[in-house]
Amino acid sequence: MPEETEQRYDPAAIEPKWQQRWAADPALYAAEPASCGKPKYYVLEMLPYPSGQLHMGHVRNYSIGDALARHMWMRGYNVMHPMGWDAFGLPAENAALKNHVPPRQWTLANIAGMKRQFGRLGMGFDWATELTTCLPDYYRWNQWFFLRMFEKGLAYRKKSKVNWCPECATVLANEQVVDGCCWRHETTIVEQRDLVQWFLRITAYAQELLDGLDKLEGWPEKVRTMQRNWIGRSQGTEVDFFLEEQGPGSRVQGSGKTRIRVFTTRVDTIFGATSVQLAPQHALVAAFTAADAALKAQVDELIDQQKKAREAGDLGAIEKHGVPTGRFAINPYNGARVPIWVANYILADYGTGAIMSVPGHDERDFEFASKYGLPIVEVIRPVHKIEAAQPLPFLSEEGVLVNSGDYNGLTCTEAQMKLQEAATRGAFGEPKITFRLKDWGVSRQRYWGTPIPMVYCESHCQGDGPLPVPGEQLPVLLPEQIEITQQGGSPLARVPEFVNTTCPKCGGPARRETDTMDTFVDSSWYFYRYTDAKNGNAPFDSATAQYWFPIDQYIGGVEHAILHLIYSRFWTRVMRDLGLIVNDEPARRLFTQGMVIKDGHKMSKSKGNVVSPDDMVARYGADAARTYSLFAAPPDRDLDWQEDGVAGVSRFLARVWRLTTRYAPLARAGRGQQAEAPAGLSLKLLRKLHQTIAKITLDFEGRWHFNTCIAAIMELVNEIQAADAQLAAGDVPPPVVLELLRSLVLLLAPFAPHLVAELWEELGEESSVLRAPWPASDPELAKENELEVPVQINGKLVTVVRVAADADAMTLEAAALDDEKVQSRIAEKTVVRVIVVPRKLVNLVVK
RNA sequence: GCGGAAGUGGUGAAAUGGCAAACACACUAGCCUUAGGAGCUAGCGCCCAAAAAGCUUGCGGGUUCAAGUCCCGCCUUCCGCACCA
Repeated sequence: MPEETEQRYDPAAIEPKWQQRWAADPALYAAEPASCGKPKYYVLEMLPYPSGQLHMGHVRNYSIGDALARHMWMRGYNVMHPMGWDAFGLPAENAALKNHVPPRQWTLANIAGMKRQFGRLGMGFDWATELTTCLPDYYRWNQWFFLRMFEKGLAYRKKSKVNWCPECATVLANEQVVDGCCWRHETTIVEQRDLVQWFLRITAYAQELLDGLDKLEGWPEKVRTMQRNWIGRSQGTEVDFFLEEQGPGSRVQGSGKTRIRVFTTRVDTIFGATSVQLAPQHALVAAFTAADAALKAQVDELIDQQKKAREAGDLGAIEKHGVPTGRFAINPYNGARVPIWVANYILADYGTGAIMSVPGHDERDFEFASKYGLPIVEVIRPVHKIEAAQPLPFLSEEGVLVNSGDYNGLTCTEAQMKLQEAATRGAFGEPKITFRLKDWGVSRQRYWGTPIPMVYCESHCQGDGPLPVPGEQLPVLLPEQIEITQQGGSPLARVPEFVNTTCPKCGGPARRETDTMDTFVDSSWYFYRYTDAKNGNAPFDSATAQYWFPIDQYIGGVEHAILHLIYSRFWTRVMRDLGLIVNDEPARRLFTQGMVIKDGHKMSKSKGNVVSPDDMVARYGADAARTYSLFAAPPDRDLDWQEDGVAGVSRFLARVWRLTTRYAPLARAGRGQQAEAPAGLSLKLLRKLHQTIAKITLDFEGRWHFNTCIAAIMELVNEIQAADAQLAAGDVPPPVVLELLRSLVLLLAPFAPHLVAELWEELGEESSVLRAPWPASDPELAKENELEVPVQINGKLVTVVRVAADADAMTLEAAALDDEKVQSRIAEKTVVRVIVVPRKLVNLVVK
């Protein structure tokens, strides 16, 4: 019944008004101290990199988290919902290079802009604990942690092959190399270089990080699997082959002084080894080639092939080449003499860099042996085909040994154990577990990062290696005035005031470490800092962290499934072993939201399909943009951004606004009035309401299908709309109208906070909607008294019958058999069986 | 090759083993109007002129009274890992 005076829903007026009010009330989104007595709930979305612009992926991520936080506030929890900035990193330097703006200035300006955007979206963050990783009061604790790790031997230096991106002019972690290219420059091939680097000993926690995954039931299976693969545990045996002495008469088992240690997961096949294969970079190969120029040339070629394949990222596709060294190795189990080859598909940095080649029972070895005419020996047969030879290679571990001396007839598993025992006894091998996970290289030859707090004495203590900066000298400040150039190497090395210092031990001249830390360091522990963000004496207070941790719900993109999340799990364990915290894992539950897609592609500048959150807010309002981002798909799936859909949600919100403002006076009149037992239309509306409350409450408890939650609210609103005329005529008593509208607003509160605040006030409420209890569903009111129950004949739908909701099986069966359509279909047939599921269905099996 | 996820109308999607397509978009028709990116009503999977009937959840089998859902085999797409010994 549109009145002539009726106005229109105007988010552009409503939203800024409430944003101002919220900004003026710092307690609104603030966490309370542990003493508040409420159960705690820590909901965290991954902190953004301050690129300058929020994108739709952010809107989605933070809409999910904000909805959850608001819901938990209304459920009476003490909610922590913080926000910060992952503010170190390369883009700031690139911007400096391009626009001649200092990285700090560029970064802080971006933060200010994005913070404004967050405000315009109405996100409920507690800005009092905001942290910015590029500021000294944060990064000093990176340095502090680094020193603790150095003390414990968890931070160390080693020369190593590193990935070098010519575009970034810096070293990349293995994790930052994607298909042989830089993760930021997807077409730039990464080169290999030798540099002395700082490493964090994450491998010391490899087994624990792996075992911990089994207990992380609140994490997506996909993420757990990806981490398992990344850690890459492999259980096997190391065995020493003996290098045959040069010269005649020296083929004596065990006589060798030189041992070639190989790693194998299939020691049971060792009697089938017909060669030993070394990585081209294996130390022994260098010894062989030293005196053999021809061999050296061949090996260099193999090295080159491997390097090229590695750079191209398709090591898996390398064509197998090998060269014989002319040397022989002795199998310690049977004294067999096998040739030693060098092959381009053997990697120096996995296992021992050497393998035994068993062409009978390994596909790669088979391919290699076939190509070079090496013997292929069968040593395993399937149990049930013990008599007959198999086509080789036979790969299964379900078999028994043949041609294996004393071990013949054993199953593979038995043989593995016995062979391991023999190796240990004979001191030529042992059981061994290998991991694919490598130590974390944290050195970066960049400016915009945390300075590594180490110095190198150039006088008396020169021989002592790197020396830690004393704790009281922290932070080692990043110099502000610096020219960013594209030259390689560390920019800090060109700042004498930074580099030149005094030795903490002898007071003589010394040089500072000029590398900075990987930005993944910043994000490995930031969520602890939120609990005590202003602490100047420690990274955080342990008791406070113990109250808040683990994080109850962590939310972010699946692109962080490996790097950020495995480093965070590592850092948490280090902090635990330092006695700072008691939890093993940072987050109890992890949620990975899907990507935002448009026109079939991820939004990106290069595809030209970017939708700006600012535009959406300007056109439809923040509530519509946020609600759409939750309505268009379940949050874990990819979301297809369709602007018509945003417009649709906006119309829905307008409808809510119209209905609520239209009947708010009526509702307010119902305040304090005694409600009669509802009947007729009132009962119908209240029933729908309580069904909706039940559905949404349940979804917030784990399933998180906010799309169907919002759809359920739409159904409720449609039903109220359908009663418009009766409402206008006063057919529904004011207390019922009050309950309907009040609950409707509460249900919508996690999704459309501005509209809800406006309507909440319209309904005469004075405190924040966040302090109002979440509505409870009354099961009596939610109950239907009549149901339509489908009737099937032989599993095919024939009709529906209308019965009382509590009709028992007999009543339901009778009603079904009584139906005309059913009657005509079962005439002249025999009902063999009747399946009755009360409330659900009747199925007649007839012949 | 290994591992994970997905495949349903014109579109986004919904469905504790129990009426497939809720909710929304788009579209069609009607109404209304202070003409707005408005509002209200109705229709809208396929087949058919229409109704009735029939058909329909990537393909092929199976379990079950009953399968989009469970099991087996395949196809396709996306994601992660990969000569890892």
